[in-house]
Amino acid sequence: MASTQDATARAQIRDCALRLFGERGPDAVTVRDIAACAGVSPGLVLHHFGSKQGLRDAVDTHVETLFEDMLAHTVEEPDVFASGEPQALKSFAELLASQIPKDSPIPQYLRRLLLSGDPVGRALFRQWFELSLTATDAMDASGNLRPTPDRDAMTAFLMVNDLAMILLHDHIADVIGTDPLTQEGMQRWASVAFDVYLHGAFTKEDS
Amino acid sequence: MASTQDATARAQIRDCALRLFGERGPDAVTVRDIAACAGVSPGLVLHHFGSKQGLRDAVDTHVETLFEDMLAHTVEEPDVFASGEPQALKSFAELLASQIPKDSPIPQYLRRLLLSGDPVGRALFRQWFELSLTATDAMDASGNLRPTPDRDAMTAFLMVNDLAMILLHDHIADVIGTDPLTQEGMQRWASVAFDVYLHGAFTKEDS
DNA sequence: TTGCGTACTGAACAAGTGTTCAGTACCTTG
DNA sequence: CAAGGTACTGAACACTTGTTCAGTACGCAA
Repeated sequence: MASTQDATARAQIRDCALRLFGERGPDAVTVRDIAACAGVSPGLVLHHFGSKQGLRDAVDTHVETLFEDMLAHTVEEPDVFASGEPQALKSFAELLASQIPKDSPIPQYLRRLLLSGDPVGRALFRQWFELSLTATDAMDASGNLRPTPDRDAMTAFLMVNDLAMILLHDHIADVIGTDPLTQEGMQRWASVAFDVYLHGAFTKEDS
Repeated sequence: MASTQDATARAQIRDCALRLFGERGPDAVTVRDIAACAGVSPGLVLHHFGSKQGLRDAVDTHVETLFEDMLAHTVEEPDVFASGEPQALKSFAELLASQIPKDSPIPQYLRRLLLSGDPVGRALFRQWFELSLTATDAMDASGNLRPTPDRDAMTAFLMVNDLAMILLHDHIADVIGTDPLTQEGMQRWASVAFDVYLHGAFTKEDS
């Protein structure tokens, strides 16, 4: 029932857990569910990961590693992050949309991670924020960022807006008709976002 | 351990369930947990709500009612929503911050609702979107909205940004130092948001 | 071959789960 | 007072849960 790249039973169990945890939440998924999904016995799950908590931790660190690789792969392209181009700031969402298949369980798991109060999620958010700060500073240095009195809040604002699209993409698809995590939906969403970030959303006749 | 306004045991159970469900997620909360929190026996929980699922449904509809009241109370003030003032669009967050105490379990429960794929959450999101559309149209009619080729996406963008602040407020507090759901944090956040929506975030020398 | 370690199974166990129900207390209506 | 309904208790039940463990199969070194 599961087939990604790593065909070992251990990896299959981990991937199944990742998907099921993302779909239903870890508490609503039993060890037997995961074993059935991976096509192994319940005992093997505990054999490889020690306990259900051990499996949860393994999935967490696996997701962390995935993101680290993704970010490292992006940062090493100097044109994207260090250039200070405005595009740099919306690259989290575009990164996700471009680097993962559309039926990937990663976005759903990311949701749980960020919204469960989990320390792993907090660490991830902070790490992304630090990265966003460097992007903001680069934009500022190259003159592409409009001066702001509150650099931190501005950075957080832009980053959270970006993140929100990922977290709420299915609700957005519900009401505007296209999923912003797909290729075409991303273009539509980025077009609006870029427009607002360049010209604002309100008219400024008063004040 | 619980004391809001309704002192009946039934209401206490419902409020405890609301808080615990929000904190840990419904699957991680047992009927005995709720009973202990409300200071009653486990049997009484089932006596009042039939089953745990019945309690979950009751909490859902209770939250729905709370939001309906909140929105109705706001919409009936003609100056806020119908006027087309720019302030109207960020009023969800301000509404939440102003109308609920800062230790309220509502924001956390709202998170679960919106991110669990629950149909109740979907309905709530759509309902808010419809309301946002009327606000957008009002702003457009009064000339306060910059013309946009994609009204739906623009509305969703502004609304999702607003919602994101609520969903991620504790992470935001983590990195910028103030919780945007508090009085002072709200001012700081709104200041940035309003600035971006009025003047943009990027400079527009090129393109 | 023998031995050993690892992957793996599936039955079993103890704890925890939602739920049931007989029974108690209390208030209201006749 | 009696009668009945409602709020409420807590022990018990059936089931699911995570976890354990004896046992099997297989590959590899001696």
